[in-house]
Amino acid sequence: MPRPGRNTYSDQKPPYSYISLTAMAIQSSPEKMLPLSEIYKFIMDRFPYYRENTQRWQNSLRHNLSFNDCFIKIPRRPDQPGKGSFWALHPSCGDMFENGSFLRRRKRFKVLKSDHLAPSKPADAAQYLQQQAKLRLSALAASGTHLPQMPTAAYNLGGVAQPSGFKHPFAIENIIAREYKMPGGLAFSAMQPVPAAYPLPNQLTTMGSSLGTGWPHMYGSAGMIDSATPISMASGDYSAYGVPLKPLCHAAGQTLPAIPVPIKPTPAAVPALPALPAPIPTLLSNSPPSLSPTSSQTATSQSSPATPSETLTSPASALHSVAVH
DNA sequence: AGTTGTTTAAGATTTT
DNA sequence: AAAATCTTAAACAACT
Repeated sequence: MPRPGRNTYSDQKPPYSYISLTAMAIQSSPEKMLPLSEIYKFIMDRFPYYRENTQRWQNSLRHNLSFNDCFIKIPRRPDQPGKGSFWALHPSCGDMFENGSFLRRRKRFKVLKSDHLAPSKPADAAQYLQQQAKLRLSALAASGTHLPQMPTAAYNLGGVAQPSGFKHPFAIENIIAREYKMPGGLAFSAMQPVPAAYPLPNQLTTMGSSLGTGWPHMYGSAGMIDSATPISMASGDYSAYGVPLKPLCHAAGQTLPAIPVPIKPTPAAVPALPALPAPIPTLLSNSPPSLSPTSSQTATSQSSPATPSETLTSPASALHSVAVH
C-alpha cells in the first residue's frame, strides 16, 4: 500500500451512514436532542471528511432527518429561541443498529401506521422527549455532579427487545464517550456505565488513533480529549460536544410554558393517548418548580398521575413503532 | 438571502 | 437477482 499522505486517513469517509452520524450527535447531547446546526457541528468536529462538500452531505442529512421515522422533531419552547426545531431519536428506535453498533443499520425503523387504534404519533414522542430533555436539564442544573443513572434505558422502553445490558463496542456510547466539561469546572461522564466486558472507550480510541486500525477518520473521541484535542472545538462557544449549554441552563431557571405542539399532526384527530407521564420521577424531587407545570398541562387527559413504577414502563409502549425488516 | 424542513426521484451499494 | 439500505440531487415551502 502506498504510504498515505498526511491527512489521508482522517479524510477518509467514515463508515457511518448519515442516520448513524445523526444518531451519534443526538445521543451525545445531554438532552438527547439537537438542532440541525448542532448536528452539523458535531459531525464536522469529529469527522474531517465532512468538512468539505457541506452543501452535499448536509442536504442528504436533512433528507434523512425528514424521511426517517427514527428522527422526530421537537419544537422549541419560547424560552429556547433559535432556528429550527430540535431533533431527537424516536424513543423506540433503540435497536435500530445491530447490537447497538452504529456501523451499519440492519433494520429499518418504521412507525406502524396501520394500527389506527393506537397510532404512534410523533407528537407524542416529541412531547415525551421534551419532558425528558427538561428533566435531564434540570438534573444537570440542580445536581451539578454527575447524573445519577440517566440511562438510555429511558429510550429503550419500546417493546422491542434490546440487549440492554450489553453495548457493542461500536455502540454510540462507546464511540463518543468522553467527558463533559461543565462551565463551573464540573466534569461528568457523558456515558452510561459501560459493561466491563467490552473495551472501554479509551481503549477503543487508543486502538483507533495510535494503531491506525480502527478510527482514523474520527476526532475528539474518548480518550483523546484530555491529552490534546486537535480540533476547533475549543475555540467555539461550545462545551465539549459543541452543545451550547446556555439555553438549557437558562431554561431551567424559569417557568416553562410547556407547549406540546405536534409538529406532524395526524390529520384525523385520533383519540389522544394518555399524556406521556414524566418518567424518572424520583430524579428531580427537589428540582426547581419550573418543570412541574409542563408535565401536568401537556395533555388535558392526564387524569391520574401515574405512580413512579407505572411511569417508567408506559411511555414507549404507548408509542407504537417497530423495527421492520 | 440564507436556513430549515419536506418530498420525489434515481443511482449506488450492501445484504439476503 | 431481488430487496433493502444508503447517497445524492433537486424543487419547493416556510421561516428568520
